[in-house]
Order: sequence, then C-alpha cells, then structure tokens
Amino acid sequence: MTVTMKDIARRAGVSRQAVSAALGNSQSSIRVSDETRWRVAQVAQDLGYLPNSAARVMATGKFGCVAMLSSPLGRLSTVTTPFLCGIHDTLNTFDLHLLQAMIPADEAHRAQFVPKFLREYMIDGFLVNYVAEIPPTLKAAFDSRVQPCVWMNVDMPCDAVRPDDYTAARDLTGKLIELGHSRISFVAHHSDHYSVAMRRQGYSDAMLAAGLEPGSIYNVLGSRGWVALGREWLRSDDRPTAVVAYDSFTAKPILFAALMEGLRVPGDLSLATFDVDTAEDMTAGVKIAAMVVPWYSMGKSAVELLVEKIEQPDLSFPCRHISFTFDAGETLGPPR
Amino acid sequence: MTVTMKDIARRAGVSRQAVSAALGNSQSSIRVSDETRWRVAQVAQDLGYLPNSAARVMATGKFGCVAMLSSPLGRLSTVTTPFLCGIHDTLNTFDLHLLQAMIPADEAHRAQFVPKFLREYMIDGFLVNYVAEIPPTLKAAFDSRVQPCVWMNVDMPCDAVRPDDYTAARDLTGKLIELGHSRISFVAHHSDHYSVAMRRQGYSDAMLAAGLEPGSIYNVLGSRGWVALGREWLRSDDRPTAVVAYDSFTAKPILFAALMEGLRVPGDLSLATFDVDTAEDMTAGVKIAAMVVPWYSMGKSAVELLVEKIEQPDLSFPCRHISFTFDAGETLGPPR
DNA sequence: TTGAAAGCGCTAACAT
DNA sequence: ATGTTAGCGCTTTCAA
Repeated sequence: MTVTMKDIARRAGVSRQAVSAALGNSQSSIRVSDETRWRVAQVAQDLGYLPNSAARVMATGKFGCVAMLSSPLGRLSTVTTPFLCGIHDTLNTFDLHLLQAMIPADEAHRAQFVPKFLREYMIDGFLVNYVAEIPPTLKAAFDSRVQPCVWMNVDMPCDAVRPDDYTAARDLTGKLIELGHSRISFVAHHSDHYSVAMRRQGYSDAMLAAGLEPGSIYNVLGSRGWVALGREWLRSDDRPTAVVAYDSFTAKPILFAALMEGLRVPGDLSLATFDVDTAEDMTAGVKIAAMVVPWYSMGKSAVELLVEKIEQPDLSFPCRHISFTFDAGETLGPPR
Repeated sequence: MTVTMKDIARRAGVSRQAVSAALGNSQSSIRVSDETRWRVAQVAQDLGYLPNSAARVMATGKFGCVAMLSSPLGRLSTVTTPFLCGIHDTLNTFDLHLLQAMIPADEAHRAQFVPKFLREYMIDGFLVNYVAEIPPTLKAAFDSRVQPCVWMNVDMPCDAVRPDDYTAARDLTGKLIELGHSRISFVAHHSDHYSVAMRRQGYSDAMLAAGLEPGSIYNVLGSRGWVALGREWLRSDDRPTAVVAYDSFTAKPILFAALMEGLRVPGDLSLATFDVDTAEDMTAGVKIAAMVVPWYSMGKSAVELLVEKIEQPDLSFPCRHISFTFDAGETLGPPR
C-alpha cells in the first residue's frame, strides 16, 4: 500500500536503521557512509516514500504539533493574515505544524463544543486566540489539560503575549503635542477589552505630563453613529484640533465626517489612530496616521514563548509586550 | 506517564477491548453491558484518560485530518472568518480536524517551501486556498501526492468550489435595470482573477438583454486613484445613474467621491457591489447594496466535496458554484 | 460475552 | 559500523 522504510531497506540492500539514519530521522549516533546515504535517498525518491507522521509520534512521544483556538466572533479573535504569517513562519523554524480549531458559529452548538485537540491526545501545546466570553464547557476542558498554553492579546501577568497599547498611545499623543496641539480628544467605542482602557490611559498620561486637559468621547452606536455624531461635534467652536481614535472603525467615520464638514485634514484637523493596516483601506484616498499593531511580531513571540514552555513545561514566563510601529500617514500636521 | 486504556482496564477490572467498546471507539461487534460501560466511563473520567490520536491513526490507517493551504498574500487566499467558520463547522460534523499551512511571507523562503503535510504522511485530504502564482516547488509537491484535493475559489471544471459570480452580476445589474436605470457602469480594478471577467460578463449580458449599452471602467491606481478619478468622472454631464462596482475596495471610494461631489445616494446615484461584509465597515455611515459572497457556504461545500473525494478517491466531481445572497443596503433607488 | 495475539511504521536501546 | 529487538497505544482478528 504505502511505502515504508522496510521497502527502502530491501530495495537499497541496507538495514532498516541505516535507512532511518540516512534519511536523517533518527537521533541515534549511527553513522552511514555518504554512498549509502545517497543510494537511500535515491530509492526513497523513486518509491515516493513519505515518513508516517503517526508512527514517528508513537515512537518519540512528541507530536510536532501546536494548536490554535479561535472564536468565530471577530471581536474576540484575531485572524488577520500578518498574525497568521508570524505564527506559521515561526512554527516552521521549529518544524512544528499548526492545528487550527474554531468554536462553532452556531450558539447552541457552541455551548457544548470541545475541539478535538482537547478531547484527544495529539498536540504538544496550544495558543489561545480568544480574549473573552469563553464558554464554560470549553474553559473546563482547557483547565484540565496538561499541555502548555500561551494566551494572546489578553492582559495576564504570565504566559501571555500582547501589544504594548499603553506606550503606543502615550507616544502617539506625544507626537501630536510636539506638533503644537493642545485640544486633543480621545475617541473610542465601548468595550471591555483591556486595550481600550490602556490606550486611554496612555493618552491621558501624555496629556497630563504636558499640562494639558485630557478629554474622551465614547460612543455606543458603532461606526454608523460616528458619522452623525462626528459631524455635529466637529461643527462646534471648541472642537479639538487633533483626534486620537481608538481604532480604524472609529477613525474612518471621523475622517469622513471632517471632510464632509469641509474641514481640511490635516490643515484643520489632525487625526491619528491604531490598528489600521494602511495598505488595505483607503476609502477616502487618504492614509490615516497610525500606530500599527505588530501582528506579525505578535504571532512570532507567541510561538517562541510556547516553544519555551514546551521545552520547560513546569516554568511560567512573564507576559511579553510587543511594541507598535509608527506610520506617519497623511493626516498629521501642526494646528492652524 | 500518560493514561492508557490498559490503565482503565486494570482499574475497572474489565478487558482491554471491553474498554475500547465501552468508550465507543471500536468498530467491532463487541457488546458491553450498560453497567460496564458506565464504570469504564467513570474510571476514564477519574484518571483523565484521553485517547492517543497517533495510536488510533496507526491502527486504523485514517488520519481524521484535513489540511488547508493558504498564501500570505491577501489577494491569493481568502482567510475571512465566515469562510473559516464554514470549513470548521462542517469538518466538525465529520469529526475531522484542520491542519492549516501557510506559505512563508518571505519570498526567499517561499521558493523552497513545502509544508510539512506534504513532506510527511499525515492527512486524508487537503483544500487549496490559493488562486494563482503557486511556487513551482510547491506545485510539484502537490502533483506527486495521492491524497484527494479540492480547489477553492478558482475556475476549474472539476474538484473545485467557487462563487457563482456570473449569475450574481447578471442579477444585480437586472435589479438596477428594473428600477429604471439605463446608464449603468461597471467599474473594476485590473486583475487576472476569473471573477473580474465573470462579473463583467454577467453585467454585460444583463445590459444587452435589456437593449442597453454596457460600459466599463478599469483602473490600475487602486483605491487611492478611485477617489480622484471618481470625482472627475461623476462631475461630467453624461455620468451614469447607477454603478456596479467589482468589490468594496472599488465601491467605497466611489461612494465617497459621490458624496464629496454633493451627489445624493441613492437619489442622484445608485451604487451596488459584491463582497461587502456589510456589518464590518460603514465608514460613510451608509450600507452599500451588495451581492454578498457566500463564504460560509463556500467553506461548507468545499469540505463536503473533499469528504466525498476521500470516501471515493478514484472519482472526480464537477465544480460546484455557490449562489450569492442579496443585501439591499441603502444605496439603491430609481433614477431621478 | 470475554481473552489472547498480531500488527500498524517508526525510534531507540541493545546486542554483535 | 551494522543487525536485532522491544515497544509506543490502539484496533481488529481469531480462539476460547
């Protein structure tokens, strides 16, 4: 049926473990001559041999596999391409592969759901890409597991990786202050996610450090509400000269509202935000200044941390905070 | 070390295969009494038993696993949440798990790259989420594989699944015609992807069938270019009264351009597009009418097709075309 | 109904 | 350096 090392050994006229050593799979100190190695490789190629992963797992006790758990709800999990790339690229360097699990979209199914990788024994460790509202059944399955686990994008003291939202917000606000702005507002939607409070805190601290008065606006209406709210707000005489928006879903309607009100950006209003993948969306033909979430680095760091935990299962590691990068965009300038 | 069925058998005082049967893993005709079944379950629970996936794979010859291959380049692969949900939910119903592989982001690595699931023997079949520009080394690794494979989002005669772009475009254009529009333009960016040609064809056929003159505009400048181009275009006297835009990256700048020019939408201009996940983006506070790509169904159908191919490896199946759904949005109305 | 034994493909600890 | 052997945890077949 399928080609095994036995077949290769027979065809090449060498021993089984010579084949194993020649293919570089065995850890043992067996040496084989270059000629044998070459012949084995040749035969393996001819026969279309592929090592059987399950057999190797059985023999070594290592799965060579890491799982990632995500939610179907966009606000609870990050499934952007750069994030996945960072994870995959880093796993590749350790010759690990990725098993991806997602909670069911349907709520009734979700309550009962436990992914296969938690019901069976098949991974070396796992990544949690799930910031809140984890179903109780699932949480219980987690906690009874012995495999190491790394949390991503949550505020936990150890075994977690997240962006450094506080510093990013402080620095971004600092840049506006340096440009000469003093009426700077922070705008956000309501959310329990730690990053809202952290970005706000970074903004506030930067304002207070410069002797300025922080002022925030929250909105529960979503993007739709921002346009109407933004237009009204920006019409008033004491409107801010600069806005720090929590994310692009907040920033874009504000940009739109400003332009519709006839304000020039950045002439009349400077705008800065977080989390915009600048290449992706240019609805208004303008690139918004942003602290860009380092998704690729996030994925990379999470995997590196997980690998350390797999190698030293009994240790705990402090949370890692990943720095943002700055993209000046086209919406930053001095106040009039 | 880890708990095995042997441990359960000893503790529960029953035979090994009684344990296997009681846990519902074995296919054999062994019957166990309810009492035994209950005691075995109890002991398994107490001991924290988990079946070893690799051992089962070894014994059965089935991996219970499907791989998906994607590209780090957004235009070549779809990694949206609904798509992944459709895939995961459907895999769950077959008790399959998903191994996800992604080509390296770095070009130098990419040329050599062959994912682990193609270098080892570890899956029952795989999904290709890669519409073009597949590196030659990778393509070669594909072609030498015996596992069944399903292509997604490409125009192939068999063993593939894709949205029915032609019908969606024809129907969408038909809706505008029914509203009374006659000057309807199709706008798109340049791309080799089959869907650009198909949507354009659907649009053209609908126009011709109504005795109207089709007219298309292409743009190589990306979203940024559309704003300037769109404003100029919409200022002219013979501007269209309705626009069918290839996707949301085309439609949104046009909406913006129209509003900046003082046109009312849909009073002065109707706008319709494809592929907008309407909940996600409301930059302008307006929901654009759209034929919504059925990503969830795409994932579901792809997995169903793959499962059929796994069960009948020697058969080929015709390509499946998935229907779009229509979201009327707020940008459709009769011409003035 | 229950028990014993073989075997899946590989690795690693032994022998020689 | 090379060959032999046991064993990973499970399923399945064959005997009792």
